Amino acid sequence: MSFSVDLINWYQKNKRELPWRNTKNPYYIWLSEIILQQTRVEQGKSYYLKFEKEFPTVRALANADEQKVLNMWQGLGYYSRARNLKKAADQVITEFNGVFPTDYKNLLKLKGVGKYTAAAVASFSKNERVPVVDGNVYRVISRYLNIDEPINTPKSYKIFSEAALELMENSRPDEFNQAIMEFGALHCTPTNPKCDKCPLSDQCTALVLNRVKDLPVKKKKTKVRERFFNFIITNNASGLAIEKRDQKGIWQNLYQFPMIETKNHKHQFSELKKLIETDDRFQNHKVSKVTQIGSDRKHLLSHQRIWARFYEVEFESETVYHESIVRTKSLESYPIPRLIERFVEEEAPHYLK
DNA sequence: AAGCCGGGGCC
DNA sequence: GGCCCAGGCTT
Repeated sequence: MSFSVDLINWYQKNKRELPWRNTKNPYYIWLSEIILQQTRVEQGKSYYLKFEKEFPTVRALANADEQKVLNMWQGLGYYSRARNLKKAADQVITEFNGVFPTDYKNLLKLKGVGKYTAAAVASFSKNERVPVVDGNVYRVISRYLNIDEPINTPKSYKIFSEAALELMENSRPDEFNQAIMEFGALHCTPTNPKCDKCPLSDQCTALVLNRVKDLPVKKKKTKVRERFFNFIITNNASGLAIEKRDQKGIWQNLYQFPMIETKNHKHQFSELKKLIETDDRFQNHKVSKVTQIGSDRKHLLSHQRIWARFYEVEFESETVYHESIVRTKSLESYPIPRLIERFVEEEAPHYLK
């Protein structure tokens, strides 16, 4: 039999029931695809249900403000997805008269929608004949056809999308695309693929050549940066001091305790005291007391290793701070990175209420 | 083409 | 500790 027929037969028997699988509504499909970018289905599911309920239409999403969207996204990571989600909803209202686009070319105009997501929405909603090429597809095809080309380069996209289109043959694009991704997620997995009971075993080139575990090939990525963050917790009658992270870098538009980054964590309290007193955000107020709360925490990102230290700081004089500092009683309505959330949960849970 | 952008689960 | 996940944007 052919690849597509065997694949789709496998899919009919083994597919999962997922909340976004029984709709042709491009808005819901798009919402699920953004949430699932670089995210496992099990991790994204609850977020999808939450967003679908809070924003049942693209117009409801467009009417929300960014902070609300970020707050709901909190904990899922890659926050540019949430910022672009909101921007794309605005685009649908202003550039597409409130009608969610369903064709590949127009979908690509939406913020946060690249080739993968455009192909997914166009094929799932309207059966447009465009192949999806995600991590699963790279893996399945590189093994099936024994392709040594690294999958994480611009050049490889062309190779794999053309291969996928050929393998699709005359099958239904929505079904084929769903099937190949589900097959990669459940059967042709990165480690321990189920080759012994694979419906494609007699046609899989890598299996015949015993090269399954060598594929797909990936170019090595850069090593991680080490960073040292010192968070200043100052809490008094006027509230808890927090700041919004400015334009560039990680966690954009999320909130945190005022933070001072240092080259390492070798400094003493006296040196940190000086850093705080000469920092514009604290208006030259003199520090009367510094206490470290808890121990150093390690937080890993895809390409940064963050060592975080939290200090409780008291000032001698009345604490009027720089305008960039927000005072609040509770962090509840502010989007915060997981690093901060974890610290608060363990050391000061009352800040979350 | 390379770097940047999270967080969680698995081995 | 390293790898991967229903990727996309910026430089």
